[in-house]
Amino acid sequence: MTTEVTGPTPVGEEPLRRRRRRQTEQDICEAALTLFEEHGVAGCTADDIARAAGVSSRTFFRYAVTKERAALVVTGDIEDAFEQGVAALRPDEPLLPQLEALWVEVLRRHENGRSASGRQLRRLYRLLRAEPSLRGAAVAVDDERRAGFAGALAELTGATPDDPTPAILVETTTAVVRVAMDRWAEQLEAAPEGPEPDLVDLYEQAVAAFRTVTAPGA
Amino acid sequence: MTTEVTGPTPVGEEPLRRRRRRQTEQDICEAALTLFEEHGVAGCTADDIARAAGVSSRTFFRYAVTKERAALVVTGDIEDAFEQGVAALRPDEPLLPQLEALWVEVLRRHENGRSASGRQLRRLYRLLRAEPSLRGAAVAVDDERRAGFAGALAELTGATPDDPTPAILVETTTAVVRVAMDRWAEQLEAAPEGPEPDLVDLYEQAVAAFRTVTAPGA
DNA sequence: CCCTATTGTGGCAGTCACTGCCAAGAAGGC
DNA sequence: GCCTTCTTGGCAGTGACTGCCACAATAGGG
Repeated sequence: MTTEVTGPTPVGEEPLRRRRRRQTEQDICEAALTLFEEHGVAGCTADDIARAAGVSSRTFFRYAVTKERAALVVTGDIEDAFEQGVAALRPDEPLLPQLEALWVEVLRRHENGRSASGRQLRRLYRLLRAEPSLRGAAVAVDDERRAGFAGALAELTGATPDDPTPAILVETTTAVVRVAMDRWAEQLEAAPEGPEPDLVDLYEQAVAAFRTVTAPGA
Repeated sequence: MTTEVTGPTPVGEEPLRRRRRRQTEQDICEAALTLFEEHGVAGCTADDIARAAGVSSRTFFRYAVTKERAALVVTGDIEDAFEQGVAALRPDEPLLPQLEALWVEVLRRHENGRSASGRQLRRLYRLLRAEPSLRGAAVAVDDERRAGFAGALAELTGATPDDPTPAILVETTTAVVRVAMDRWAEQLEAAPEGPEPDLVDLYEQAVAAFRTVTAPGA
């Protein structure tokens, strides 16, 4: 687990600095989520968030490309996980089911309300419903990532550059995920105390609807 | 103030004012596209665009919610057309093919290189490839519109509010469109003088790929 | 332990996107 | 003509974000 001490790699990042970096990133994200919840995105300044996170305003903007993006760290983690999974797909078996299974795995890993990332994910998606500027930022980073996924998938399958298939696979599977997450957020808000809606369930319902809609018959 | 003195319709827009409004909207959009092409989004200020469009900076921001959005008028037209089409769907026949046909119609209407909107669409999509901030804005407004489409579709079909089907239909069909438009932009850039890539063709190829990928067998 | 290259940080000044407010002109209804 | 309703421009202000620079903390040697 630890002791990667003797790296044959020339390497870039070192343990201590890296750890601190992750820590302040988390601090900033937490502060952003909290202040956004309390005062709304427009109701607090980047300075406020920086102060709450214990860093200078200048440093804040080194971590967060944008005030809004400060709260989007979690989605980055999820997309990292997905990207890693994409690299491990078997290119000569049907890809759609593999991608769907991958999403189930990724979502399951992050939905857990007891994990730190799971809780952040809830808070974020609750916020996304009320804050168009946040939603806009989320949608924009998501779009950037998808381009990368499609590229990776194209390389993996050896598709010619003008074959739309990899992009179609990425776009449609993530579209289904998006529907599931939206419904999840909706239900989180509708019944904050009620029975916890299950992200993976919702995703599987969305996949079912997708299958129905694309079934040859109707 | 007076109490509803006027007739049955409080009414909103009148011919002359409306026309002028459309005109300045177009002027601003044109100016934005031109300056973005010449200097890049970061290379020109909102003031520059306003001046080029012949309006004050203050007025510019009355039309363009955001500097970036000034260039996105065309996509708004397309989405208006789609939304209108959605209202005219037959809810008791399979919706996916209807939506696909609707997109063909909408795209055909706007791809024409000789129409003003067609030319603007080209310029915009060329820009989107090089300007992440523009792309981000485009993706964000697109997302807002999709929520409306899904709502309209849900109402049309009488789906229960927790049925993911309308959202799935909207998200997947627009995902396919997005792939087609991306390829279109890519080809526009790759061969600016070559044979004009046909948006409708590309869309139909994307639909074909979608069908293949979702076919029950593989 | 020290020396040095690298990296992370805060402060400062500046640009610019965007907003609220107000007064003035144009357009529509009478 | 009068009065109401947009629509606009100017002005002042807030705040997001950036480049620059000096300084502190680590990494990685000797």
